Amino acid sequence: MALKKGGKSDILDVARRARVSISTVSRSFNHPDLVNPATRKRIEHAVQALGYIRNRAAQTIHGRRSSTIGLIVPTIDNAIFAEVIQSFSNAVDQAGFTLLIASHGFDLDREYAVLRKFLEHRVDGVALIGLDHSEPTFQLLDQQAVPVISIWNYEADSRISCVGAKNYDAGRMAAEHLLELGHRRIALVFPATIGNDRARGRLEGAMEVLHDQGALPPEEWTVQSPYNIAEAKEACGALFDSLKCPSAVLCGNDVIAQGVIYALLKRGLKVPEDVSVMGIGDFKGSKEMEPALTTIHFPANEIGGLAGWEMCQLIAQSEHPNEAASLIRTKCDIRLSARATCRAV
Amino acid sequence: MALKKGGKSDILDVARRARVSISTVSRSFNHPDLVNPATRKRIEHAVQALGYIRNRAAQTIHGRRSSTIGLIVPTIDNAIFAEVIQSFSNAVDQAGFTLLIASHGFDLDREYAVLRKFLEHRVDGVALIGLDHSEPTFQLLDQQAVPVISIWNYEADSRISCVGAKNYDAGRMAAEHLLELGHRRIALVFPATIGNDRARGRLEGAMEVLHDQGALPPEEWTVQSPYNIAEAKEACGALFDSLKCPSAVLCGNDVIAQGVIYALLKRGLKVPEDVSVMGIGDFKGSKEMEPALTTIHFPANEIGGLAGWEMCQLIAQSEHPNEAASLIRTKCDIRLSARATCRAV
DNA sequence: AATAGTAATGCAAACGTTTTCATAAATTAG
DNA sequence: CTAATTTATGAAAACGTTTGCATTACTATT
Repeated sequence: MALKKGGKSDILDVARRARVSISTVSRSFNHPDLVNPATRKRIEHAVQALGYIRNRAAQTIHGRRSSTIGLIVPTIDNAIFAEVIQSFSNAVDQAGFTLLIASHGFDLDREYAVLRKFLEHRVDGVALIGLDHSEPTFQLLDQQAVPVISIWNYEADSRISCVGAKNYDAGRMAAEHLLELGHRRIALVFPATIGNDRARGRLEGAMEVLHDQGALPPEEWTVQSPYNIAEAKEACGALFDSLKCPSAVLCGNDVIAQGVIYALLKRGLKVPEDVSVMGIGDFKGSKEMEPALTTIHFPANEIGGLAGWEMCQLIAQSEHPNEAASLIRTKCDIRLSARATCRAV
Repeated sequence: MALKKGGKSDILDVARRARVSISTVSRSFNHPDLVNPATRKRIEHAVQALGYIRNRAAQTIHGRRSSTIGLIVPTIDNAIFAEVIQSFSNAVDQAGFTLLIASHGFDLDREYAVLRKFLEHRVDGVALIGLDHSEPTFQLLDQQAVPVISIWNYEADSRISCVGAKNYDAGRMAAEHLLELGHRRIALVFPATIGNDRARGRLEGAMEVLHDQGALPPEEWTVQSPYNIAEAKEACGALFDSLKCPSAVLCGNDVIAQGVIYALLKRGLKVPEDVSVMGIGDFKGSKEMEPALTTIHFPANEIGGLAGWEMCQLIAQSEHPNEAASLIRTKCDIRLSARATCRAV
């Protein structure tokens, strides 16, 4: 075989075998129209025979783009992020980019470290979840002038481009729905809100409505739980063991809602007859639950896909440094999906 | 500020500012012990002031490793892969690697294309799901001599290193459990098996047991459904509408089981009183379901973490090309988790 | 037939690092 | 006090590409 051991052939090997200069080989990859079809064929042959694979690192060095995009998420192993990662990945894949991914476990210092690592790899752009980031993160982004987009949250005055929805509104909508159904004894199950503006926004929205309507829950009715069925199921147990049980539970997201429902089922309580449960997010599968989960619909796939697309726009736009780089902000609509887990009282 | 616009400073800028040569700067990063502490401090200062970030691409070019690992999965947006991706990511992160990720949507030709792309980026290693890959994929892997590991499936005679479990055994265990409980009218809901050796192994194992015990289901009791609650719920509907309804359903994985359970609930049938449902996989949350899902436990986190760790081993080992690169094969144990969705009849 | 234009190719510099080798200065040993 | 060693640094050659410029050989226009 003509293959070098280790398959490490470079552009020079190809050039030699095709009896042309390396310039011509390079051109035949990057500007095929500039090289004679016959020559091109010879080169292709040589590439085949040698098992040659271009070295992106060398291109990157030369000043070309790296064709990579970095995505930093709190966690991959979570229904909601999995969906958004998938659609983001699809979008940037289609544009020829390769995705670098890392999770920080809701730790903003680790987020900063990951960002640095990505920048060392010279990613062409960076996508983050939410708008809550450490000051060093923002500064680094700014100073390196790397195209960046925030996914999941929309703020009209965000420091960076964003595509997402107003979590505050989601919280309001959820609370309002429960109130409209006549509930007054409403419990809240939410994750920790530090470094998590999605959860914070939702909680604030809900609290505000509840406060305005004089239905603010007592301390023991606001319980904290991570985005995780097992812990949610465990955490909210006490809620239903006391005599005075809430008539409805508003959950930080659908995963928590699922946990709460299981906790109720376990105690022999029926949803929605005994207790109504409201989620936020409308994850894959929430619609199919029996009874189907009442929740606030977030178009996760749309958000992820849009984010990917706009990331590519931002990168393309950053090619022309003359034009002032403008922020892109896209607000996605959310809506109430009133289904079967909440009933009027 | 001393920052160049665009934050694009290179090692030469740092060297100038610290009044040393670039060699010294480079050394102070890679072999700090070789440079005078005072000088090192000066360099660090310069780095700070300039906002300098090392260029990995340049290192890679030089022949160093890229410190990246490529992970190729069928889909990210799936409970089971999300879990394994997370633990794999954690493991390689810890070793200082950056993760490139891509999904191929169960299309082995796309898998090949993604692999090529990763190789262009000169990943130090590649991880794939399962052992079912196209011939070109295997050849490319072989020819490029890139460290590779397969996740999720174990075969004693696999072509590449692997860490996972025997899906065939899982299928057998599941079928045997159902048979032991006295079920004879067993339906099967599985995904398409082409290019998916995990599903194929499970199905074969189950079928074999069923065949041996003379409990092979009729054609209409083996339904096909992707790994997806909505479609599973939809797909198995007909199963329960006819008069002669199966007494148990064996599902290709827990997500499908969830869909099947919802389909039953929707029809007013109770699990496990009317129909028993068996999953495979034991995903996060399966234990918390009400009733808790009977399933075959796969240690997803262990598999992912182990795979990440062994990937790093393989990479380290590939540094010494003298020693013949040996395959690593690790078999993880699976076990029956008999819970509440299956009852004896 | 002379000129201008076009198509195809090669040469060599550049990209940002790492590392080998050489050198200078400082330290230790004899 | 000289020789040998160690410590700290720099010069320059790689690494594998891309691309501006130069060159050659055609083709089309006058």
